[in-house]
Amino acid sequence: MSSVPGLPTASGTASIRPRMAGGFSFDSLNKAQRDAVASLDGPVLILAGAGTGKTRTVTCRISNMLQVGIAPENILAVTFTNKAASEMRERIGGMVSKKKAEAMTVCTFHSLCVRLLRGGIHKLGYKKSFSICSGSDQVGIMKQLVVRMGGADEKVKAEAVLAEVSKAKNRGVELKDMEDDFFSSLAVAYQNELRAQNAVDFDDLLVLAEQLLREHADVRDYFRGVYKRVTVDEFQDTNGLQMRLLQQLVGPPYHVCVVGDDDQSIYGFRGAESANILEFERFFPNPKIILLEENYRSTHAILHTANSLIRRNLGRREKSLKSTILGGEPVRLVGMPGDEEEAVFIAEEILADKARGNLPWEHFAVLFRTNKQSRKIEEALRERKIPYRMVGAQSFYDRKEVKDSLAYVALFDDPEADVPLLRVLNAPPRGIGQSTAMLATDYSREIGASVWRALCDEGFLSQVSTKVRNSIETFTTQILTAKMKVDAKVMPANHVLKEFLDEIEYLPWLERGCKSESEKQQRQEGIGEVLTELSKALQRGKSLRKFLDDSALASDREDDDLEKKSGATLITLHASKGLEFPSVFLVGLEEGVLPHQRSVVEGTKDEERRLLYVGITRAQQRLAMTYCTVRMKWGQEVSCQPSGFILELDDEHLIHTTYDEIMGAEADEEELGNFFGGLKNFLDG
DNA sequence: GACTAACGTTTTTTT
DNA sequence: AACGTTAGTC
Repeated sequence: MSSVPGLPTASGTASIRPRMAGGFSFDSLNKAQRDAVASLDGPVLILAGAGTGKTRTVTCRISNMLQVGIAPENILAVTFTNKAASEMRERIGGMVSKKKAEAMTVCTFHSLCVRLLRGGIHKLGYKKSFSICSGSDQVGIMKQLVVRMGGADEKVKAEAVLAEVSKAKNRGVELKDMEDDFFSSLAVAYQNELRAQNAVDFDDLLVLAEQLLREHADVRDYFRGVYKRVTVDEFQDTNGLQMRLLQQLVGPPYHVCVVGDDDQSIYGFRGAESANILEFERFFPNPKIILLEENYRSTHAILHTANSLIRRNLGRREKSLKSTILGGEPVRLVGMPGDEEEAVFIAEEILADKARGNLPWEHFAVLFRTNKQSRKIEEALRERKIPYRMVGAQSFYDRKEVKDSLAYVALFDDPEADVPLLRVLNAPPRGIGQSTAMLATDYSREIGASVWRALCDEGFLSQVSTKVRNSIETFTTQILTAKMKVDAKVMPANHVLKEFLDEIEYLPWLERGCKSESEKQQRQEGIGEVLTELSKALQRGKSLRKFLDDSALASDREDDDLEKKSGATLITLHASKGLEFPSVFLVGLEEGVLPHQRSVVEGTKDEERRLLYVGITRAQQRLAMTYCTVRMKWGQEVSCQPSGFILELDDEHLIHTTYDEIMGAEADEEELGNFFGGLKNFLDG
C-alpha cells in the first residue's frame, strides 16, 4: 500500500506497516479496534472520531467475517460514495481474497436500492425499465412545470421546490400535504410527470425500495436472508428514510454494524439526521457501543485546536480524542487584507515549503467552503506553475456531452425511455423543436404509451408538417438501426455509439458552441471518456442497463482521479471528508462564508462548526487558517467580519498573525539579501 | 425553428 | 464576472 497523501488511507499507520498476506493482524490494532473487529454479532455502533483508523477497523472487521467463514454473498457494506465502495472492496480483497471481495455487496444506499428495484419495482406499479433522473433532469422537469402552472412570474425557483420535495420524501410526508400549497401542487405535478415518464429521482430510489420491502414480506424476507451481515459506513450522514430502509433490511438477530462520528455530520442540508447515530439504541436494541478515540493522524497542536472548537456543540456523543502524535508546530491563523492576498499567500507558502522540505505537491491541500472560492487560488497557483488537482468541481456525469452521449446509449437499450429521448430529441438540432416535442408528449399521454411510440404512430405523424415528419422518421430510423447493431452484437456498443455520433455530426455541433480551444478539447474528452467507460463496462460483462445505472449514480467522476492526477489538492470542505494531508490551508474563515450566510438564517451553525472541525482534522502536520478583511463578490468589493468560530478556538497552540507580518518579513529578507548582494558587488567592483 | 443580443441572476455543500 | 434565460429577428 503506497502512501499517497490525499487518499483515504485506512489510517496513518496502515501505510507504514507491511501488508499482511492472507489476512490482517490483530496485533496492529489497538484495544478498541480489536474489540470492534471481533464483535461480529448483534447490533454494533462504532463511534470513530476523526483519524482514529475507522476505515481500517471496518475493513478488518469485514475481513474477519470472511475468515470466520461467513459467506461473502451474505455480506453487505453500505458506503457513502461509490468511490469509497470500490476502495473498501479492494482493500478487503487485498487482506483476504479478491474472489471473496468480489462476491460481497459493497455499494451506496442508492445503488443498493436500484438493485432491489430492478428486481421488484413492478410490484409498485412501475415498469422494470425505469430511468433514473439526475439532479439536472429534475430541475428541467420542474422548470417546465413552474412555467406551465404559472409560477414563473412569481419567481418561483425550481431548485427551491425540488429541495422541499426532497425534504418531504425523506421525512415521509405526502407531497399533497406539503406546507406551501403552491409548492405542494407543483410537487404532485412533478411526481405525476416522473411517473408518466416511468422515471424515478434519487429520493424515489430510497422511498420505493423502502416501500417495496415494507409492503412485500416475501421480498423483505428474501433480502434479509441474503444480507445476513450489514455494515453501514458514514452513518452520521444517513437520513431518516435510509434508517427506515435499514430497519426493513435488517431483521432479528440484527447483525448490523454502523460506523460514524456525529461530530462529522455535515450533510444535514440533504436530510442527514444525526439522531440516527445519537439515538441508535432506539432503532436497534442493546447495541454494543465501541469508541475509537486514539487519533493517529494529526499532531497534538492540531487536534487540541479541533477539540476546543467542537466542544461548543451541544447534543453530541461525548468523545475525548487523544493524540498519539505529540507536539507539532502551532496552528496558524492569518489575517488577510483581501482574497487576492489570501491566494498569493497560499501559493507562495506552498512554493517555499516545497523547496525547503523537498516535498511533493501532493502534500498540500487547500480547503474552502464554496467552490467559487477556488477561482482566485487557482489563478495564483497557475501563475506560479504549481500543479493542482480540483476535486469534484462539477460532476463529470453532469456535463452536457456526457449526458447526451449516455442518453443515446439509453435509447439504444430502450427507445421507449422518455427521459433520455426528450433530452436528445433535438440535440443536435434536427428540426424537432419544442413545440413538436410538446405535441408528441401530449399525444403519448393520450394513447398511454411512451413518447417514442407517439413518434412512430401514424396518428401522430399525420398531425405534423411533412418537413417535421421527415425529421422524425430520419431520427427514429437512425436510433433503430443503431439499436439493431447493438442487439445483434454486430459490434460493441461503444463502437455503435461512436459511429452514431459521427453520423449525426454531434461533435461538430458541440464544437460550434465552444468559445475556446480548451473547451472543445474538454468536450471531446468527455465523449471519449464515455466511450472508454462503456467499453470497459462491456468487457467486464456488464449490461447496458447496468452501465447506465452505474453512471447515473456515480458522483465521483474518474474514480482514480486523485491518484492519477498529481499536484496540490483544491477541495471543498464537504468533499474533503475522509481525506488527510500533511499540510492544509483552510481559507475564508469569515462570517457569511464559514459559517455560511444561509446557515445563519436557517439556524444550522452547529453544522458549520462541524464542517470547520472536519477541515481542521484533515491536517496531519501543518495547518494554516485564513480570513480576509475584504472579498470580491459579484465583481464588487465587500468587507468581511472574521468568523465567530475563530474566538472559539483555544489559543494554546494557535498563533494569530497577518499577511503583512509574514510577507513583510519575507520581503525584508529579500531586501536584506539584495542589500548584501549589492554591497558585495560594490566591494568586488 | 434557429440564432443572436441583451438582460438578469447568481453562489453551499451532493447521492 | 460568468452564466443562463428571454425576447427579438431572420
